[in-house]
Amino acid sequence: MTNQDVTASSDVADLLSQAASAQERFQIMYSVLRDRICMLVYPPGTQLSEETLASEFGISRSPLRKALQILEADGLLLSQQGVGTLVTEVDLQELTQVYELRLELNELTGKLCPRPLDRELAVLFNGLKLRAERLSAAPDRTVFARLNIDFFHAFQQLTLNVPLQDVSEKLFYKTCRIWLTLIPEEDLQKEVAIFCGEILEIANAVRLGDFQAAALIRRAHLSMGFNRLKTATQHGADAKAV
Amino acid sequence: MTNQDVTASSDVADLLSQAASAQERFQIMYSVLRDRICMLVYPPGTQLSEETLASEFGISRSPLRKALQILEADGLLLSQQGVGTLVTEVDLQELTQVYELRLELNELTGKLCPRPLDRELAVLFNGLKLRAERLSAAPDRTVFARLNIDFFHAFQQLTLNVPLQDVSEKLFYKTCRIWLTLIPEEDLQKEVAIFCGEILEIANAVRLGDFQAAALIRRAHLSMGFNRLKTATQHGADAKAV
DNA sequence: GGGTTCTTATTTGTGTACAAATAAACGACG
DNA sequence: CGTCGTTTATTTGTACACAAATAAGAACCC
Repeated sequence: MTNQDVTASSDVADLLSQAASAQERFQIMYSVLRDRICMLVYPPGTQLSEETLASEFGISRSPLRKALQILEADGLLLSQQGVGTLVTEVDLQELTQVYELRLELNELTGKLCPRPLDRELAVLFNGLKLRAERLSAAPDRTVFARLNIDFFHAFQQLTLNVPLQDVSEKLFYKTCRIWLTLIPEEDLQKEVAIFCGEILEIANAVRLGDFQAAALIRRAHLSMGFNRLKTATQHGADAKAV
Repeated sequence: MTNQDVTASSDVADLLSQAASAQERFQIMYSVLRDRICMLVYPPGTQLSEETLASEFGISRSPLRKALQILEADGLLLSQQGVGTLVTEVDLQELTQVYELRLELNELTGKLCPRPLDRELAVLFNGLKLRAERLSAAPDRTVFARLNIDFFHAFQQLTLNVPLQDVSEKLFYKTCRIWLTLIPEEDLQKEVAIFCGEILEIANAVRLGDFQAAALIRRAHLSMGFNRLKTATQHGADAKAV
């Protein structure tokens, strides 16, 4: 069972009861909750009740709290006694710094410990290419967000440097909500088209074995995408101010 | 009260009882434990007892566990049911990847969001320079390790990019134990001399406001230091094999 | 009506008892 | 004597009850 299946599963309690160890149970809860936060099942500002979640998962608050505490350390949640556990807001100014760092890290992904191109990698990116083409034909916010996440994970595979993978993942999940939260409905089709173009370009670079090129393309698109977002929200704020 | 005083304090229970909120109490426990791990008060392989630690801190296991869980996420501890909570071993091969990443991040510290040179920064690095000179005159493992930690934190101040600071800090604490664990006693004086030289060079670059130069020097020394360590342990292993 | 104080409901934090898992010690058996 | 299985001690994991903190609402006063 892949990670995506886990996060997309509706009955988490079943999964947890089948898990062998405490570590596995933690991993499931962590993945599910992080996915729900990033897919805006829990939009920013949502209050999560430990009691409610625990009963949904069929466990007590104790093991659940570990997952919540790590997510708090990740910057996705904020717990306060007497108040509750809240999903953090998406702060564009704060995320600007994260993006600056992600730009550089993405370039490193193409340089540090490159993974040799093998059949598995080719299949992975080919699958993403197909999904991108399908999404392009029928733009959809949720499908877009899911492909964005899966594409990130595929891109990570270009390097074998584990710490780089870990750091990049944390930062990705810190930022990936901006798309679903800040892209206006009328811009969706345009953004989807750009994103799918990026996937095709990068899949092509990967197919040729030029990971450094893939990384540079990725970096360029990240940079441009964030700038579009910035100007778009700026205009939106201006319009609202008027 | 500075962070160092907190970590160096002998009576953690007092500090905890004075802390106002749960978050403060967590921060104290986390800092103290991380410091003990990195200063080899708890050498790699040490088994930490939740019960014992909790009673030392004058609290129950519940709040302590949060600190332990975050340290586990940091890669400094490993908890397993029925076994215990163990301080992770220092694996040179694993840390090679971390170092590769740290090299690049240190260069970024000089490039991203440079902090304007002010009086506070000058005083900070000047203080480190004095400590380096004193250490150089009387080499000592513990003083060396403490200066290494404090110097890292000072270096971090050269950038205002918070995510970069956070990431660098996590990676630093993941690696900083290699010096105390792997440097042979006979090499200590030599290593101290090199390290103090690095501090003087970097403090000088900072004084001139050239943070990028400071970052490049830092990167060079990190790289060379790790290579020395690698060859030294390789020889040590060879000698032992003979 | 406005403001202030008190009450109360709700939520996370903490303490404690017990369950589950592991490993070491022990003993039976071949 | 060694090996396998069992027992037992120890440790973290989990459940649950209660404490502490916060915020919203009620009651009261001015």
